[in-house]
Amino acid sequence: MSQTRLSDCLHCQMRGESIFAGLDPVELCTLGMEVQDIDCAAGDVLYRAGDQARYAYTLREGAVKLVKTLSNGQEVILRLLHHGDLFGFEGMHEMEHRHDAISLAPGKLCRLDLIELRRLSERLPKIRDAIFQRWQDALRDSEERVVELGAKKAEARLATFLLHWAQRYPQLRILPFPLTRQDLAAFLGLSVEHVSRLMAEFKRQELLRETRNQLEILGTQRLQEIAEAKPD
Amino acid sequence: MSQTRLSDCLHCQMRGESIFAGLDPVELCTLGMEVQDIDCAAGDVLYRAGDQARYAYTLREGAVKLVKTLSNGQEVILRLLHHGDLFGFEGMHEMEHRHDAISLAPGKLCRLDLIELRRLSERLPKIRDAIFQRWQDALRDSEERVVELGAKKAEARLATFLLHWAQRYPQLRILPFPLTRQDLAAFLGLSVEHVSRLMAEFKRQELLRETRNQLEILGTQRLQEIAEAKPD
DNA sequence: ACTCAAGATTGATCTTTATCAATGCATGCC
DNA sequence: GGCATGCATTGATAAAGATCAATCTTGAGT
Repeated sequence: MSQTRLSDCLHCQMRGESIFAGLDPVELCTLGMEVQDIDCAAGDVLYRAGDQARYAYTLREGAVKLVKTLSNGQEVILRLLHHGDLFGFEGMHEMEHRHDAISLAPGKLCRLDLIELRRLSERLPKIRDAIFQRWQDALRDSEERVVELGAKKAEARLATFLLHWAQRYPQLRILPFPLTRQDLAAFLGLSVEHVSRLMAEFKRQELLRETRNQLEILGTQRLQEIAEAKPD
Repeated sequence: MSQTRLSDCLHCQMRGESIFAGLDPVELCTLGMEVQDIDCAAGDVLYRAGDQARYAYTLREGAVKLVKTLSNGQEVILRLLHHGDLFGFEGMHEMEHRHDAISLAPGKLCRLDLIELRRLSERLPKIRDAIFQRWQDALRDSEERVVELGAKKAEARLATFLLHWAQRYPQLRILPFPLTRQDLAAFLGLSVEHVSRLMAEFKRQELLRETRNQLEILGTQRLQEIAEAKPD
């Protein structure tokens, strides 16, 4: 993590999507909360499962994975975070982080002290509600994952995933795509080889195009059909 | 759903584990909230996905499954609820229920009006926090499911599940077990036949015994090993 | 007690996915 | 430019799990 400086929330592009949305500038200035502004590189570890939970983060740029590592070394990616996402906030109610948080690409984050955040959310209902909302979203997401993993086959899971990824960049035709095959496999519950074959097959069918860390979805329609597991 | 009457929260066995734990009797009496006391039979539908969310429920006796039904008719069980569990509370923040809630066994529930519950949780931080806590638990559970489905094989998933089930009845050697093979399959992301074979195999190895709607775990130790996917 | 229906089991086979091994491809470093 | 190194691809084979079809069991209803 290269740089740390104080963040200027007042002029942050991201504020509207953050937990501080809904506060007016005066409220924002009187928060009495220091927000650290952090740069990170691909591969940076923001925290590890079991670490004492000191901070939550808002991702402003880049992508982060939340990973659970099993005793046998196998990894599962529990969430993939994009610009605007808040994470690490399980630490508001538990002593330790539950996952590893690892950056996938050069990015920028805001680091929020959890003690201050707790205090703040007791004082300001708007902030409390905003965090609660994030919690609900995380649960809905996670349930969605259970459905995907429990009921769909590899092809459909990958298609769903790609479409969801694309939805996080509505304005872009060419998407940033910093995931390795290993990451994809850990997210989809598949082997690296299987993911590789599926991606190759999707490319052969011209449903997508891939270049160094970038992805273009060509066949949204068809991918939707595959995601719904409709045969051919 | 056979009976509906007013519930007497004050003398409820369950109160200590409910969202009303921590309120003293005076507070409890001045809640101004009517709690309906409901009996249900196996198979009763408490609500369906898409239904307008009017009530949340606390399960006092019995077992309930929360089910997501896919467009192709396939079902996935998202949560299995036991005595003390609160469910349906996603309706506090969304208009409609996200799942089907279906009773698996004769049981008793408290039905809480969501509008009153919302009002109450704004007024009483203890209740708000208790509900928030349930939300966190649900997320942790769901993440645990993602790990199971994403990383473990059938045998291990079943073993984990059985151990978790047993943990919900710490004082019992012979557990209630109202799940069909179909239910197990829908929870574990497997086919009915596969589940049947695995259960047969576990019985052959004398890890468990099963009688009509009842289950006895004989080999906790060994099941733990299987759950961790340690070979033989 | 007899029958029926629903769920459970079992076996055979097919499909999907993992695993193992070899090779290819790019990128960064010297 | 040349060469390690890590990631990706591809193929061959094995294992896990699904599907299909046939029975078996059991409990509810008569």
